Amino acid sequence: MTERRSSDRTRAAILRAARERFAAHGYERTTIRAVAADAEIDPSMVMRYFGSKEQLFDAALAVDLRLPDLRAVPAGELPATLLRHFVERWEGDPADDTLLVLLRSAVTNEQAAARMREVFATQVAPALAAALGPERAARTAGLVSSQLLGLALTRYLLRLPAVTALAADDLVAGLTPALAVTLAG
Amino acid sequence: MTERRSSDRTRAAILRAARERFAAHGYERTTIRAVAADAEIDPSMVMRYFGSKEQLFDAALAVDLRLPDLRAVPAGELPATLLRHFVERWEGDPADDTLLVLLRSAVTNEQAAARMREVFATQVAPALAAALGPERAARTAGLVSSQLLGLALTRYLLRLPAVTALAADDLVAGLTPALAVTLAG
DNA sequence: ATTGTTGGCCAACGGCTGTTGACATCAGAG
DNA sequence: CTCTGATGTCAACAGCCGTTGGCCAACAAT
Repeated sequence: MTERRSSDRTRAAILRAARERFAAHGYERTTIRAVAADAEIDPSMVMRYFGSKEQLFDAALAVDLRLPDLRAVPAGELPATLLRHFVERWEGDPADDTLLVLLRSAVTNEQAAARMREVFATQVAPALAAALGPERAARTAGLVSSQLLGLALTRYLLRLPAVTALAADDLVAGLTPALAVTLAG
Repeated sequence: MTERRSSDRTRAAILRAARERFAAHGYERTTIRAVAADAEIDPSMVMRYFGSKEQLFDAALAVDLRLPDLRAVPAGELPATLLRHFVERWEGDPADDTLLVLLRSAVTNEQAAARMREVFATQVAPALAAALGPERAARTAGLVSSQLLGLALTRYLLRLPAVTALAADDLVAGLTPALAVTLAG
């Protein structure tokens, strides 16, 4: 079953190169030619493996937030836990830039924006509903996402000095009270 | 001195059309040809008036947040005042899309990102420093911007249903406590 | 030995882009 | 009337883009 060695390897190489480019420059500015060059193959190979630039993009948009089961954490620990997980997810593995791909692209690309809403609906909203109960979660999830995505925007995309200047721990500590108030309703 | 009538009018028409396009589609996806068509002139006129696409973009990025003098508002009213001004500035005049241009472009365009940092440094940071004092403002300004830009991101760019579903008043009320805690330090 | 499949390269097409320069029009100054 | 400068049009250039189709080498199966 694992006979097709070369095929899998180049497919993975293309996807890795594509993620890097999409993460760094967004959808429009990454070219098939550049991705192919990074992966050290011919541009037409990208077409063969993924069909089109759009489908390659779609493959690069696969995101798993890896949210823990929030019912397991005590209510008082919820805000800090969320923030720590969020920052860890963004800064933990510098080679993993799937989150960057999604957020950067979603701002100018409707396809990515739709995927973002989907991630919210299938991962964020359910996780919060499990912790807060469905009625409060519906209203709170939006406010929480707003605060967390604001952090990602200013720190990892815009790189506002006032936000990048803070150490990760300091940032978590600084935002925890605000998130706590929001979660408390 | 105000002899050059036609020139001023078409220059303004170009800028208005450019702002609409940049706001809706970002830098890369707006073409000089489309802007010219909207302004009902020849593409080469855009070049004559603004020199290049980049310079046209630069002109479209001019932003004034119109922040009020925050020393005039009582400390308890500060968070709600900031939020109301922010939402009003974004939703008040639907024809004014300069904020949308700046934020949408800043995510994929370094030129716009630099402008965003400049707006932060010259408008946001000083206004908060006036209200909070310079020592607390330095640390707080980043956290506040993170929360406010998170709102703009989720509501006006990504259009997350959970955020767009809320009425403006409801949104302000929902986020005021969080902002208050952050501002209190 | 022949056939078919797989993984790959190469060259090209058609389309769109920013940008340029030559030409047209026309009002006002000499 | 003539000249000049501003305002605008037209057509084209050169470059990059996504995408396509044909060709090639290696290798497994017949």
